[in-house]
Amino acid sequence: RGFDEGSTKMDELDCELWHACAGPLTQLPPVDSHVMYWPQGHIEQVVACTPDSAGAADVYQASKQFSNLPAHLLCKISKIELQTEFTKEMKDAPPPTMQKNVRSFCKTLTASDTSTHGGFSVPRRAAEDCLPLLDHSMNPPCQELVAKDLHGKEWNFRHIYRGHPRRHLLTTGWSVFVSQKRLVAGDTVIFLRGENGQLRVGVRRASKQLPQTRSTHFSNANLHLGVLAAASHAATERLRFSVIYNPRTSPSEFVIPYHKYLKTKENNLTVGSRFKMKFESDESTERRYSGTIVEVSDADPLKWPNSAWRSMKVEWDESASERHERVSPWEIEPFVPISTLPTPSVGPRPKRRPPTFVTDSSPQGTSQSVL
Amino acid sequence: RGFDEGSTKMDELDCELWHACAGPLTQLPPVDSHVMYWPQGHIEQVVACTPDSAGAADVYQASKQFSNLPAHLLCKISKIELQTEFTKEMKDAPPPTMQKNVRSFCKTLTASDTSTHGGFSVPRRAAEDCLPLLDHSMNPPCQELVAKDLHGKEWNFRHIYRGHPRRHLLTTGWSVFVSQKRLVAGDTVIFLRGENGQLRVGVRRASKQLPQTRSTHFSNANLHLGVLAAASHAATERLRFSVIYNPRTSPSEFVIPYHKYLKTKENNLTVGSRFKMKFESDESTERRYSGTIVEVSDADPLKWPNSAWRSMKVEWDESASERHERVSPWEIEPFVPISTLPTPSVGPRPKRRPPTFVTDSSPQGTSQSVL
DNA sequence: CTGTGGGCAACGTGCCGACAA
DNA sequence: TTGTCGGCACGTTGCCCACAG
Repeated sequence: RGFDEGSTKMDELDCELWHACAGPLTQLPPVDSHVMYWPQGHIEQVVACTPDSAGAADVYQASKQFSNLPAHLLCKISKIELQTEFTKEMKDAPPPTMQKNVRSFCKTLTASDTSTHGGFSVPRRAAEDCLPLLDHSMNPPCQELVAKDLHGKEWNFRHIYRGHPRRHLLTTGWSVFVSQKRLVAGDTVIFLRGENGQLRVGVRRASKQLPQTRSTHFSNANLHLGVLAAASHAATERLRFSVIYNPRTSPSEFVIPYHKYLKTKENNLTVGSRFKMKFESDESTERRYSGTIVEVSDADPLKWPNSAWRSMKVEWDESASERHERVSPWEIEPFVPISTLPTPSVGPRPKRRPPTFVTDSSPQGTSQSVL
Repeated sequence: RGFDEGSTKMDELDCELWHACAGPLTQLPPVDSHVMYWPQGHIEQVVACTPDSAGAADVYQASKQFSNLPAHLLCKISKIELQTEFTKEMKDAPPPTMQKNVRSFCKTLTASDTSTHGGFSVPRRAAEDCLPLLDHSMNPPCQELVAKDLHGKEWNFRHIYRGHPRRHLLTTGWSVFVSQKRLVAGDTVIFLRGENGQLRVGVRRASKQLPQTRSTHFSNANLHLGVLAAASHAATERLRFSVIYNPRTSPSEFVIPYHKYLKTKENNLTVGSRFKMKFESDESTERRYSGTIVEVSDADPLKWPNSAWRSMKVEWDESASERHERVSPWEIEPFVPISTLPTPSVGPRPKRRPPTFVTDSSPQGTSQSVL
């Protein structure tokens, strides 16, 4: 009960939460940096959010009017806004700062956590690191927690430490959270606590499941042409335009840091090359899968000839549904056999990522702020 | 439980149901007839389905590329498909036929109907006219009903005749229908029974409530430009294009029968003229409200100069939220004082209308079927 | 340390008639 | 004729512990 009222500006803790919800693979390009924008990939995202309605022929015909639009646009990021689904108000992303003293934990929900029979079992370390300290003079020790989600909505949880052996539990309030967020076993919950003691809760769903709400209010052609029209106009007029990227429903990123795009040319990946690619794994970590390039060709020779987007057809060593048959060069890394590796290089601290972001990119243009 | 599986072709009974759900004001233009299409109105519908996100400036800038697009396009309807929200498969509308022996009733739900405390009280006439006859040798008489909705999903209801005085009730099965359809007091349920005894159930929500699911996956600019790009391309190339009209969320119809459009010129409505306009009222009926024209001007002088769309600013005799401050000429009728009316002219049998329709209109072009 | 299940009390759901508008 | 209520049975929810992996 109680409405999702007047969400305030996103603070740093919200921003951390956004990144935690987005998962370990999402990294946002900094403001003023240069990126490549791929309309083709943008359309893939749109299709992924839309029922496969008909009218493909219409789209093809009508999209010819934008045949001047190149497969990629070099842009400069003029603004980034972190959004959450189903919120009206946008929230500003604060300028990137060093991570403050934020404590957090993730837990993948078990069958018991999500059943109606009981509450949520908080891992001991997580409770001690991240939740407010209990008054151990009480018997049993317990307290009421209040945590805000990305919509600014507050959730109440009773936190108790009881049983033999002792354990931390969230009881009253947990079940309404599970049912309203429609959580199922396998989904992940995230708790964050800022310096000032404020609590945040977030959710990361297990499967890249279809957005629960596929709208039939707009035709495919409408959405498709909208992407092309916006990009095409921005390209010819060299104007700012804005793009919504949804890290957890988009099949692939379509705004790529320019240096990352350039770097792929050095990698010298050709047919027969072995490669590896990052995927999300449990509990805010990432893992790599390997494969072989079997073909280099256009993903869509008619609409997007000579586009690097998904230009590499690959064969995975272990196949699985989330690994596409075609990848783009910047998604993959050359394979270095473990034996020759100097040390298990983890690379720079993996930054974490979120549910939705909005970018205002200007093709090689100014970097004004909008709104 | 059970999935919304492979919906079959829409039959005539479904089609009746669709019209019943759409309400008394929805009339579809026949295939091959000529209509005026108003992009401006189409965009209004899109806006109504979308969170009011920012980027208005972007939209305005980018829509300049379609400045060749006129405010209205004369089109010929080449196909109509009745859709339901959240269904993948489209269903063909059968050619308009004379109404067969279909029995139906509507009831606006009371607080008791929607509470978890009890079932649904079926009005006596409705039960006797429209539900299968009960075996009155039973004590109490009861039967199991199965009714399909527009998604093809079957709902089971226990129908019983009991109490003192006797009344018809739907008990077991009713509450799951209420909760899954998220019905509240004030919404309307519709039951239909065809000649062959098949039952259908439908729902008409009380308020033109926001589509429960406003998607933030697409930017306003995207949707906006998509409408313009599709219409503009169809207009210049004289090609078929398709349009989704949602009778219960669109602020106004934007596909107007050509003869209706022409007729408004005869009405000679000017500043100071009194008029009346149809609105939906309870239980599948319509009622008229009256008002006075106070101004004739462009609704949006910058983007759509000289457009008849909402060109009349009006003052209503009794104001209410659903009555807009601006109307289009074809929405209103000249006011004839009751005293001078020859007979309370009801006009041709009011046809009934539905939740969503898709039209393929070709600007002055061929009338091929798509799909 | 923590996932699952049994025990059990409190609550909600939903069928019934009574009554009155 | 039908909307709302009190009564009441039964199923579900949710807090507790024990136990075992």
